Amino acid sequence: MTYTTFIEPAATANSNQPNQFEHLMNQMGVRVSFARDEEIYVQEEKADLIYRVVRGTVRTTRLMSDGRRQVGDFYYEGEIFGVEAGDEHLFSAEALSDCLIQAIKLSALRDSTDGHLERLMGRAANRELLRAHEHVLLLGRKNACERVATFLMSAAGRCKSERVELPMGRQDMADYLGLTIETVSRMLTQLQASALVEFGGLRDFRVKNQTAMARLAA
Amino acid sequence: MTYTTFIEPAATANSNQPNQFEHLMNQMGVRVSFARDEEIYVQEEKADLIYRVVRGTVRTTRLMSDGRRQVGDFYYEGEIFGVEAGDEHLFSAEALSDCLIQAIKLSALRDSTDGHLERLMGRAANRELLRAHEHVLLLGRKNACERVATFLMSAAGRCKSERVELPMGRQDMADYLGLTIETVSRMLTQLQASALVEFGGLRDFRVKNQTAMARLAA
DNA sequence: CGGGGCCTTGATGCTGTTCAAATAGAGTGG
DNA sequence: CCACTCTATTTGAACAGCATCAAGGCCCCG
Repeated sequence: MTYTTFIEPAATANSNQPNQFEHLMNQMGVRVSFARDEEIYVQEEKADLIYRVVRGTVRTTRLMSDGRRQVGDFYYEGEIFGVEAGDEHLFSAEALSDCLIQAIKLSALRDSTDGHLERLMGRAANRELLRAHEHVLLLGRKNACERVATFLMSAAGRCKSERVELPMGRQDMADYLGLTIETVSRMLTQLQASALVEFGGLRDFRVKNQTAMARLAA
Repeated sequence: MTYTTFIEPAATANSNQPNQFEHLMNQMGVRVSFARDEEIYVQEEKADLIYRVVRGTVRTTRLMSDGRRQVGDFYYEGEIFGVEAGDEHLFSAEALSDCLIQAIKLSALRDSTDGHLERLMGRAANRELLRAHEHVLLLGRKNACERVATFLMSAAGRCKSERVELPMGRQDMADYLGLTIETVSRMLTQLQASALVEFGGLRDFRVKNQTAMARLAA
């Protein structure tokens, strides 16, 4: 883990999140960069910080004692993560690619923002909850093809351009979708064969049949 | 839906939740009773209330357009639900048995509790998040037997007595666990055959081998 | 040009689903 | 309290979908 800058003024004006929060984080946060696959925090660590992705992508993962892995979610530029905690983190967070992360101490925020903090944290927690519930539906009641389609559509939704870039590898997708890497691969080939999507490279695709994809993603 | 009492003082001193919240709800809440299978709120309804179970049990469910159903969670006496909302409810809530529910308008709370509310709501949201994440792990990476065992252990955890009462039927369990009713039934028979649990009636059991069950539930 | 990760593809098997039927419980009226 | 009915649950047999195991191909990079 490499410290780059402390209390650096914001360079990006990304507004996926409430500006108020962003402002606070820029004022009081610490910017830290992480290399690919570095851990930002680990499962069962005490949770005293919350984080915002400035550049790069982050995944949260949870490991069972026998090695089975579940990916909790992926966080893109501008998104906030690390809120999932009761007292200690249930998940670990890792840099998917080289990342710049802004972190802020909860206790610091709490002292200096009388009330605003709770509202903002509440909103962040709510967003998390929404995503978790979508995830539950996906894992509980969708088949392999629908899961992969849902995943692609959600990735596409975060991109304004037609060409969508996937920041994660197949294993990460599989562990998010509750499938194996082979099944994910097969479904991707199948979706492509049916001309619903088209892959440029391994990690870059385009939705060809919006309607059909949306239907699959339900 | 039958209105029973408005602003009735609390009869139960159940303290699964912060007392402060309970106190507020008792002061300002409305008590409403629901018959078995009645809807408390429905998917996509605007979310302006939060709820607390006074007596009975509640399930939240989500329906896909083609009828597949996912149960979000079960809420027992003293627990708070209805927090899962962004703006409108993602789930419906239904009375599993005849229920007494205390409801309170968020806007009312907000005006009269300057700041406390946000903290309390945040805590409730966090609990929800924790449960959702456990649910994700269960659905994503556990097999049928482990899912059922996890479920039974969690039910057992809410009971102080050795004898555990299940307030829901097999279909609800199945829809929570992402399985079919037949698989749930088979796993129950199997767990019983291996002498890990013992069923008295259909909805009442006892954990016979704590260690083995805990291992399965991971 | 060669090595090492990823990713894809193929063959086979297991786990959980589906469909069908039997059984057990719960509720109702005699 | 018992007989009857209706529903919930269990059980069985066949099937399907996804996992597993094992190669093979591709791509990045030295």
